[in-house]
Amino acid sequence: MNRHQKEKADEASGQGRPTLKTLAFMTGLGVTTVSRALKDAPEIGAETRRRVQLVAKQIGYRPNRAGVRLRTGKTNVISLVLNTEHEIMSFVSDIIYGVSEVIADTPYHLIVTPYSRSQDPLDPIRYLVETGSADGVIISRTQPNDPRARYMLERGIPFATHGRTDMGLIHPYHDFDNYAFAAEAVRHLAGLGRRRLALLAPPVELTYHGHTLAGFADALSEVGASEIPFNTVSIDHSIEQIRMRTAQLMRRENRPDGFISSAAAATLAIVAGIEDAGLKLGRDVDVVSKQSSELLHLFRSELLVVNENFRLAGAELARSVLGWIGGAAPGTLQSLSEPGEVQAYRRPD
Amino acid sequence: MNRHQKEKADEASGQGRPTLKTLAFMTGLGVTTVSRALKDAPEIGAETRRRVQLVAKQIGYRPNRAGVRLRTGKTNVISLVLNTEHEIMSFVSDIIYGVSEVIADTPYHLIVTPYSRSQDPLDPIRYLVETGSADGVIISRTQPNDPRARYMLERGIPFATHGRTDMGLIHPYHDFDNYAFAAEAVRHLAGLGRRRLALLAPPVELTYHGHTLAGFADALSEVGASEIPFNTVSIDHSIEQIRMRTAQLMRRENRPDGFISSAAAATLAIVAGIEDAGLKLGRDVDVVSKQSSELLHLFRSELLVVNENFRLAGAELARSVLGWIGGAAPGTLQSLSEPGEVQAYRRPD
DNA sequence: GTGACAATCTGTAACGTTTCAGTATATAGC
DNA sequence: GCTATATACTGAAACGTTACAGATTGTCAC
Repeated sequence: MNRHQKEKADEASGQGRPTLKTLAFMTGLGVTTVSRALKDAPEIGAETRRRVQLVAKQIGYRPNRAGVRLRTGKTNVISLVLNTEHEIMSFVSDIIYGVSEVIADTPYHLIVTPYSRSQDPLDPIRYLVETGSADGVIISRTQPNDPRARYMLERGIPFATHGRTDMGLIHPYHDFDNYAFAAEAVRHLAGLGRRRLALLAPPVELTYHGHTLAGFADALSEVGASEIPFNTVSIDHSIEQIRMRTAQLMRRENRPDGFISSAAAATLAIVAGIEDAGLKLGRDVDVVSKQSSELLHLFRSELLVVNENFRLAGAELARSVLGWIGGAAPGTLQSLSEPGEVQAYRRPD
Repeated sequence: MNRHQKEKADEASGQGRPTLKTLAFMTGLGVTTVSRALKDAPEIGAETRRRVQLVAKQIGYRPNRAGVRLRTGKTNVISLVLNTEHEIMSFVSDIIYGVSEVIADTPYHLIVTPYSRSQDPLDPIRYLVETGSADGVIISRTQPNDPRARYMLERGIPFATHGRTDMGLIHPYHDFDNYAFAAEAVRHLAGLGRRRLALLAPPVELTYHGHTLAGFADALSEVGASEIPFNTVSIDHSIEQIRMRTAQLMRRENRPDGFISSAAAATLAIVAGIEDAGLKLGRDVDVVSKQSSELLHLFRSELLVVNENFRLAGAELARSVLGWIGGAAPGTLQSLSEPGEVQAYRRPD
């Protein structure tokens, strides 16, 4: 053993975390060979490859993320960009779990990048892209003309949007079919004899506001029902605001006999408003609401619900981003989730 | 300009992301000087320091995380370790926002590390520590004798727990005073004339199960009320299970006239169970519940609530971990959040 | 004028990885 | 027995940062 090799041995036998150098010393190979053997490069002999991989597994070698990232630029990070004011609560936890599920057996980590009201929504995206902090990005609260999607497309960074855009640009997305939801809800209410329907919609700036309104309008004319305008509030407004506006609306002459609500928390407010006005759910008015956890039926058994699965959305979004990173065509990474039927409460046996 | 400098210039003027080399070229200084100037090292002249910092700000220099991490081992990452089955939904979103709030103007990123039922809770912690993936860790679902806390203490990695341990070891934590919560709830119910109280507790393995039980028991004997055992379910059980057990309990001869619930979602199930048994909230039985968002009063106005602020918890936990990383004594980074009063519903004007 | 010393700045090496440009050995063609 | 070629492996360099050990000034005492 010459002096050079002795030095290597001294260093590599240190009991810190194993590195390629450690493996190289243990196998008697060069670091380059070890590196290539671990990623199944063809120019490494089959036996050597097996041997290296065996030793690596035995001593629990894990590539140093900083080393890889510095050398290759690959971060092995997916960033989930969230609005700290307006995201739906169950959305956050479910989508995180959905994403986690998918990236669990990949080298990816999930980082959460928040932004608040005061900031330009583009800020966190710019930060991520400029600092190269993530290989892929997931955004929500998607707008028809979304500067974030445009920006990331320009920079060529893989992303997926929760909700669609409408800019004539192709990118991965996952969306719930809110057109179908609103249309189904209208039909269901019409089937119950309701003819004057109010819609508590998503905020105007989001794409699915348009989808929801379109489904609502189309089905209204299909069944011959009419709309009672209720557009002074959206599901982004506070519980108190929605409650107050609902109560006001329900005290009018021409009050609705049916409500459609795009979010569960808002539905609580609508019901409170209805009851503030002295009216009764199921008798004076029916309410169809989206929900992401099965709690609304406990709240008022008269409520009619349609489930939206955010965990599934998270998983789909993660798959889309990983797919794009992996080289798949963005156009093939789009999915739409169809709503189930409108569900009335069924008493447990 | 000699050949050496020319090469440097060529490289540094490339329009990629600015590095120390870029700054060194622009200021005419060495990379070492620039590096030290940026961190206000005393051996750099005051004017040079200002000059470097000005240029850095102008061109938007941001240190490369991989470079720093590789060289120093510092990741600038805080990891939030979450159970994907049993975490309370609002807990996840609020705690994330609380943490985000605190780390917003630091170089820290937040990564979410999930684990599921099938895994040993120690697994994700071991992964984080062995791979050196985070400078600090936040865990929840803390147990009296918590192997995760013990493990991290042994390895010397800064962490904070949501909830306390009881191992005679000192570490940062943030906790809600569940002893006080349960005791206050009992007193309030006693004040309403309720004398046979049932408690829906946290799962036995968690530390705050003990705190809650102790507060419950102490206040029971203080006010001379008695316990109706209800320990076949915990707040970790499914909505259906809790509902069924509650209904069973309420159909017994010696049924409770008061409930205390440690979680809002479970309270929905309790109320459903009460009503399944044909009884009425506020008349036959009163329920005091913790909640983390102000929704229970919309659900049933007769409910009595105590608020627990998870966003605050997230912020406190983040402050604790950062404090420990920053060298503060772990014993000084512990905090307990006192519950507010039990609140009855007040009709909005 | 010399030496000592502080003040300010600099080059080199290293963290762990991958890529580039090889080198050494064996096999085959003729 | 010679070159050509494929196979299996290797060292050096680089990614951006910081720590270490100098190097270059200027100032001051004597």
